[in-house]
Amino acid sequence: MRPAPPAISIIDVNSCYVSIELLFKPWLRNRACIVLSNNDSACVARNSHAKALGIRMGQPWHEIAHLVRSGQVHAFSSCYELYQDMSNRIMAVLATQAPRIEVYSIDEAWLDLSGLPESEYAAWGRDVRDTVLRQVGIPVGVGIGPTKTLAKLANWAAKTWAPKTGWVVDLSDPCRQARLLKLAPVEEVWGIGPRLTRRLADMGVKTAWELAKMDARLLRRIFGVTVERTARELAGERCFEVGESPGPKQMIAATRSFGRKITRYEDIAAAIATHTVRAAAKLRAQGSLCQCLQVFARTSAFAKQGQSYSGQRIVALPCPTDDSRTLVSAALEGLAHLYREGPRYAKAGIVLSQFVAGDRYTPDLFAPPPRPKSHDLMRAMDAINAKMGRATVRLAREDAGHGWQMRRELLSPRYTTVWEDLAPAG
DNA sequence: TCTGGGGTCCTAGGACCC
DNA sequence: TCTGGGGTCCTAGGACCC
Repeated sequence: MRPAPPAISIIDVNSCYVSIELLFKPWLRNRACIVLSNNDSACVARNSHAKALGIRMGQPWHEIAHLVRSGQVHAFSSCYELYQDMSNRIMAVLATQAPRIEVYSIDEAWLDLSGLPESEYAAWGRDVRDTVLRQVGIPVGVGIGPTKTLAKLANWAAKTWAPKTGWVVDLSDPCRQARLLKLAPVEEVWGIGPRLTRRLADMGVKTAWELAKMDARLLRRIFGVTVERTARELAGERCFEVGESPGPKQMIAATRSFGRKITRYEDIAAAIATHTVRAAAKLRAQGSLCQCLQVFARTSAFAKQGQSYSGQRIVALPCPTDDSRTLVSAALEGLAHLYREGPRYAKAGIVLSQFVAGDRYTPDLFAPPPRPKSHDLMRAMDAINAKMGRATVRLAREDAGHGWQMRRELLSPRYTTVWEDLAPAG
């Protein structure tokens, strides 16, 4: 028997955040529901009923508020703690369904179908969907194809033509590939965003099929290697493999819009201190030390001409560190340089970069000595905060200002991660 | 009035070197 | 008048992703 050609599956959670919220509120399942971004400022997830009402991804709250007030739509503030916990459960189930899994985002994973006969792909997909639904209670969609890009397109088709597809599409067959590629607008292709869509349209390329048929060398010359690979993948040639778990991050950011516009230095400084502490904890969690910190504060991207300001500062750390106190000092030093009196600041944050592995770093003879007991103190802080909740132990700087905290007025209980919020048995 | 946050990869162009 | 060329490294910015 001929070995089956290799196949890849992409599995994603349908309307991820809304599906999770509704798992704990089943009585709302047939109503229009949405989840809002930080500060309750825009819609980031919608179920099919909300889509049917015409609510768009990213639509600002002030355009939707009247639908919520009149009871036509139910809205929830986002609660990433809950979503991440549910995601972990789903990924754990998926990991049992294939020899190799690459977790791609909070709501998506690639699975390597090596070893499975081609004739069983579709049945496998339906079985995975049933298993996740039964064990976690969350609906997923399944796309299968010979390359990542084709699997993604299959997943798009599964959603677009549901419920007819049963949320599963297998695109292994070349005839089905051709049919779908001709139907699919080029902007639905993974890796083709709004800019490329416009530039491709200028060249007369409107469908995935037309992109797949373009000369690869020409694409490389005009658009670069990424678009060339995308086109090759659409034509069935593998350019991206299913990876193992990704390595440590190369940058860690912590940024937030403020709950309202603020102008006082102390308030921005408190926000920056809090963000830096959050990033530092992430840095330690992956065992890295960082050598560069970038801090920024700016007015709204929609501020009028003449009233907008964006300041940023890069601070080099004299020796690699993961100490929250050192990083907060560096961040505030940078903030002092970029702060101007007057602007109504809307957002601020920090980005850590230039990492070295903590266990492989040996301080050189001339480096300033690290803070005494830094390692033990930071670990103790992380341990307490992991057990008692984030920011149980914190730096005084974090409390020195106010008015910048997020708005989350429609927050659901954190059913699975906080004892007090535990869902009642029923 | 009100418009998210956190990532990755690629490329062009400048600095610098021989 | 005419003013090297090629390599490497780094960074800022652009584009994409979810």
